[in-house]
Amino acid sequence: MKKLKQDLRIIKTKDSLRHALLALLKQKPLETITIAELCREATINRGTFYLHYKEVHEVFREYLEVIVEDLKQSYEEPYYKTNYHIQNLEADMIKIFHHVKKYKDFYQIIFDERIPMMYYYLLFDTVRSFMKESIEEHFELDHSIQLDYLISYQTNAILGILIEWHRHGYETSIQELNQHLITILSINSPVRKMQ
Amino acid sequence: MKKLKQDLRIIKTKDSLRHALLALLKQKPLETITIAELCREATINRGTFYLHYKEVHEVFREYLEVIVEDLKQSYEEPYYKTNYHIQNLEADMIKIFHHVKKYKDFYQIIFDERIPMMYYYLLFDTVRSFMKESIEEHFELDHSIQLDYLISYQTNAILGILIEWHRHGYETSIQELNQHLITILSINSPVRKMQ
DNA sequence: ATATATATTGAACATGTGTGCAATAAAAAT
DNA sequence: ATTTTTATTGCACACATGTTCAATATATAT
Repeated sequence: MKKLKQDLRIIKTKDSLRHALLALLKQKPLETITIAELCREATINRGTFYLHYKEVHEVFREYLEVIVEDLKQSYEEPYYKTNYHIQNLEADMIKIFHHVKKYKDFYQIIFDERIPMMYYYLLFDTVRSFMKESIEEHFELDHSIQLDYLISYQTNAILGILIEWHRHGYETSIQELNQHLITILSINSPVRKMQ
Repeated sequence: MKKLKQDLRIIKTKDSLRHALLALLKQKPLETITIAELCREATINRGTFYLHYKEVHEVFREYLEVIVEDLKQSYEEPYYKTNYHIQNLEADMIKIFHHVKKYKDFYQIIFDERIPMMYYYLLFDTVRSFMKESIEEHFELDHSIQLDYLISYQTNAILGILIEWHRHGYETSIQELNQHLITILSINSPVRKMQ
């Protein structure tokens, strides 16, 4: 009676749309791709599109969620933790840099000024969850609104580096980026206030 | 021979469109307002719209630029500068909080997830120019890519507070926000590294 | 005041959007 | 293998988009 897994037809439809989108993205920017165009490319009836999505962005978003999953998983690997918080933070951030570099083509789209904030927030929330863990490990603060603001401050600071990286056309190397980060962290040194 | 000022007809058209947009924004979200709808409200021919703009966002953006001008001007007033950089930074940030609070209705739109990044970047670039001045005053660094990253890091950190404020429905008072900021700045204390 | 320049209008056209519905195809359940 | 369920299709409709064009209205320049 109950369906155990998703209908094969739905999976096939979504796969077609995702492949069509990736094909079109090699030719033109995301914002110029219409639903009608995407459906023609995917050989899918336009009405079928509306059964699963409301706009082209949702197809892209679904793919982006897979990509962000890759970032999440890299955080679940155990890694060497030193006594110095700053070194953990550094290691964490370098992971993010590598991730963004790996999927550069996507992040170029995400940071495009025509694109809706939703993707930025998706990245923000993902990084924020890591930052939350990292900060809560090292601070003996109760959950408080105060802490929410601190976490969002630190998270968006890191995304600020990514925005700058984007504006430099991703030409800054990860080593160099890492050097900048060390300098910034040593200026705004949180180490000295650790528990 | 040369036109000294803009044609009155153009000014009238743009005024009508701006007023129509503000009227419609009281009824429905920006993303749902179509060009046709806006032109009907403004009693402007749709073709005329395309002579000046390409999308509804450009009308909103033009108005937002006026609002951001208000923020810029507040930075040109002379204000009390102490020897402590942290206090200058605080004063600067409180100005931003007041500005955002004053134009809350607009910033609610700007931080909406459906809205394109362009407005976020407009705010980012404005705050960044103040941050650049503030940081360059206190650091003896040459212009360098390193500095670009530092400035974007600090700027976006502040915008992180605004994002968190937005998510709390702008219910946190400015005093409270200021308290959070002091705490954050004292944790990430840049004071001790000042020139 | 008149001539000149140009902004605005209205109409038309192909295409895109969002929705609804009956017919059909294809998967899941028995 | 047959029945049942449901995803997909094709078509239709009203409205939105982006562009072009000649006719008109209204600033600007003299």
